[in-house]
Amino acid sequence: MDKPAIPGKTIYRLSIYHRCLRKLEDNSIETVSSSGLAKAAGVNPAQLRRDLGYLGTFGTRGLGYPVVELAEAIREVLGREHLQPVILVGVGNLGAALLRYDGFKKEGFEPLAAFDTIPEAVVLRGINVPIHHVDLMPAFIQKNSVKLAVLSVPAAHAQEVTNELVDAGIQGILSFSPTVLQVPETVTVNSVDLALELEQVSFFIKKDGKSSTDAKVVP
Amino acid sequence: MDKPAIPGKTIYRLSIYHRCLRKLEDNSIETVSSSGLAKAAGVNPAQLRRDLGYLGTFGTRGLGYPVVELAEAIREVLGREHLQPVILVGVGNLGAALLRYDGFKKEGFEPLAAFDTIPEAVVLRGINVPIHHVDLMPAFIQKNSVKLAVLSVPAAHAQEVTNELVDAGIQGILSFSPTVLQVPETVTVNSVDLALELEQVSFFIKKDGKSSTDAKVVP
DNA sequence: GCATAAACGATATAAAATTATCGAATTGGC
DNA sequence: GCCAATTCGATAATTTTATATCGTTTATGC
Repeated sequence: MDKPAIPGKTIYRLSIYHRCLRKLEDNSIETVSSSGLAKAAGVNPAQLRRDLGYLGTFGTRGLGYPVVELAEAIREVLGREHLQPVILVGVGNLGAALLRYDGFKKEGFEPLAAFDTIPEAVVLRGINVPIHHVDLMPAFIQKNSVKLAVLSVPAAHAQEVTNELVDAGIQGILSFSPTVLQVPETVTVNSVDLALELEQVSFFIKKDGKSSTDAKVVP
Repeated sequence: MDKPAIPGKTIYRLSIYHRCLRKLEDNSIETVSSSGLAKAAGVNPAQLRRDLGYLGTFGTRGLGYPVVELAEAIREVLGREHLQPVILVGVGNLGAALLRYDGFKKEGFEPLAAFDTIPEAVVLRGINVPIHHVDLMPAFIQKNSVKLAVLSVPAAHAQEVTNELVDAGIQGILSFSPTVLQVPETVTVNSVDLALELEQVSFFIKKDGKSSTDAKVVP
């Protein structure tokens, strides 16, 4: 019963490796070395080997890793073979763009439905996902056993909607609201705060510029 | 010359603290304890105190931290007083939504201009940012000394556009392309991969479900 | 004023994550 | 078949990050 216990950060990187591997597959490359894949993924080769070590023993010394086999192994661990159905809540600017975003579809996520307080106001251009009123959300979640939700409502309502989602049985939320959501620890929240991400980049630029308080920073 | 050297992760959390502090300001709360602020920010109180320690000595024992003063100190360190101008490249679904996204504006970022290969195809509904052809981008960057760019072009062109940005003098990129960008180390890249973030949440759900290979995972 | 409770700040501890190193295994050329 | 070059996998060392503990300081009530 003592499996390796994969660190969360490794899970994250496995997703990245998987992306890179698929690109190699497309180019009909059969094997790849740890240094080659590491460079493509932007990580240290030793770290890559360690990460892959959690999956078992795949590499061949002197040669590298078999691309197809490794990609499948990662898919298996990430559970991509049987993907979760997902709903989206809050079809404003960002929400509508996310519904249209083909990156989700490419990775096998396709929203079952979307919800909004004013569903009739949503411009349907290019969206073929049904948009319902949020009042119908809890019933929908339960009926379809949805566990995964994308949250793109205004920050002021984020916590409130989150509570509804959790009560209805949602177990994972990808939130775009610039707020820290309070949830029971059985629920996973991943928060993408766009302005904050931009602020981070902005910060690391000024190092060289004429900054007044140039605090030293380690990456 | 040996200032504290603030860790990158601390910088990130400082942004979060700042958000929470502003909310307290709005509610006219004058002081906050480390445990109170930590809870709001979703971190450990000890960690918060350590993070704030990098800013100097602000707290008063027995009382807590002065909200306004602390918020200002963070703004100072984050360099929010003199924000970078920013451009956006790739006005597709996501790019257009980002142009409209008021979260950026709220944090003081407002794109100077946007660029696309087919600027005339962009629907301007609600956007009052000038949209130019990418061919004009390098000149614009140099003329306006832009250092910061948001990248929302298709993955296939991301690296190519990145090269142009870097050559033109961009020093920080917030990328939404699901690709690892190769840049010189003088350039900061922050990559937000939407599908990958969703995949992460999805992974952590299945723990309890009937997963075939339920690998143990530590957060 | 003094005692008590609250809460910071510093130090110490622990945990986690990254990177370096090195031996062993395998391939491929000759 | 042997040798050289390659590269994995494991271990060790390092660095980073997070948490716990504790003394000290400050405010507040009596």
